Amino acid sequence: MGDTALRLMEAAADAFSDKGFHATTTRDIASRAGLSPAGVYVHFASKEELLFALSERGHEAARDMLVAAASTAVSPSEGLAAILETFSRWHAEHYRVGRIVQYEFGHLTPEHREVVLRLRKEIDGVVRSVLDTGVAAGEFEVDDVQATTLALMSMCVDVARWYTPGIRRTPEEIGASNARLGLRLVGARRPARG
Amino acid sequence: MGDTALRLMEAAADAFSDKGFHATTTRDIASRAGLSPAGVYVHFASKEELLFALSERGHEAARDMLVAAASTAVSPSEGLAAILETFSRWHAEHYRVGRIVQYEFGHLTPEHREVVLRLRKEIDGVVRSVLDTGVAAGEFEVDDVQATTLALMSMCVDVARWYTPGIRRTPEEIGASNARLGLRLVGARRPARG
DNA sequence: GGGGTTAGTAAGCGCTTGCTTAGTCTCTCC
DNA sequence: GGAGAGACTAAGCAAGCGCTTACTAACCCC
Repeated sequence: MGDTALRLMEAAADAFSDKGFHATTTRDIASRAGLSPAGVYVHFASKEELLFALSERGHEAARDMLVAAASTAVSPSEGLAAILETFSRWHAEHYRVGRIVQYEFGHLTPEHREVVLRLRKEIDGVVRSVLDTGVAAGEFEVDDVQATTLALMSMCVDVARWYTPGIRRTPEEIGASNARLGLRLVGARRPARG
Repeated sequence: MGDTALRLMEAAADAFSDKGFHATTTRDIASRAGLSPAGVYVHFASKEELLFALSERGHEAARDMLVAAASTAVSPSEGLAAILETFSRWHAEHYRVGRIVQYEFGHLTPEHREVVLRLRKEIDGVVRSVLDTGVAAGEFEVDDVQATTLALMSMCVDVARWYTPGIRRTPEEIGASNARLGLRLVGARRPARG
């Protein structure tokens, strides 16, 4: 991935999160990246390919962070706290990509949508398996693992919707707060650390 | 509001939630409502006015339901449960309008955005005041009321993002489940009913 | 029964859109 | 030193866009 292609992706991320995929023109993306309108097509076959590149890389980055967070924990409580903290903070820090990923999903081609859905299932699986482990260990008290997973993910993902830089809480504080709230939600018996 | 105008709003709700505001053409809305392309402009001055009508009415309906739910409860726990149940169920039942309201907000004119923001503050206020009351009564244990309000609302609002008819749980079940999870989140000391 | 309002249409205007084409410039490799 | 490849642009095409115009048909009230 060359330098200009990355610049185009940054420009597209700004524009898409600002006005949405469809309201963004290829001319706008090009000029934000300092290129002529035709310059986009040297690096991407279409506007949708640009959206897909953003969406795929965004999901991969989020997944990799979650896997790393989960793997360093020594207990389910610690693992869940790390996951919620990481995922919430990521959605605050990368709220622009987060919005694109969530709100513009429907503008991907069916083939690209499937690729993204596979990544989403991986992310979902990371959260769910920590819950399963915690329930099996008697550390969590959860009636419906699927419903609880969804509620926890909602808390994290929705951060991208309302977060704006300069808000009262920093991304770190949001992460810490959501981790604490999430542990309560699953009825964690022990604190995550200590 | 005449019959044809309501049909146009239904058509626009379908189209906007399907493809997004900008990707929807006025010709599409018109033909879904059984009108010629120009027929839209007899009832609405612009495509954006149609979006605003949908957005305003959606917010008002949600607010009225929440106020009604909160007012019938005799304790903060019961009130919070009713609010979470109602709000979650509404976002499942009206997931199309819910998505439009959340995702297409940025396509409103600045004036219309302000009207909608006022409605959102009212909705936020309903939830927050139940939390405040519950904390003051010693029934809830909440560190940061604003952060907790946001997390609870995320749980409810995000339902519109992932809900599809025919999913495992019905809107009623989603409402009941989210109410239960929400009570845990605020550390409710007593059950909501009984 | 005729003036005025309301709901609707056929046709199309002016503009913007995503993307293509044909060509220039620069760098590399032998 | 020239052939070839890659990055980029100026110009523009075909299609589609939101919305307007000029008009007709139906209805209401006095």
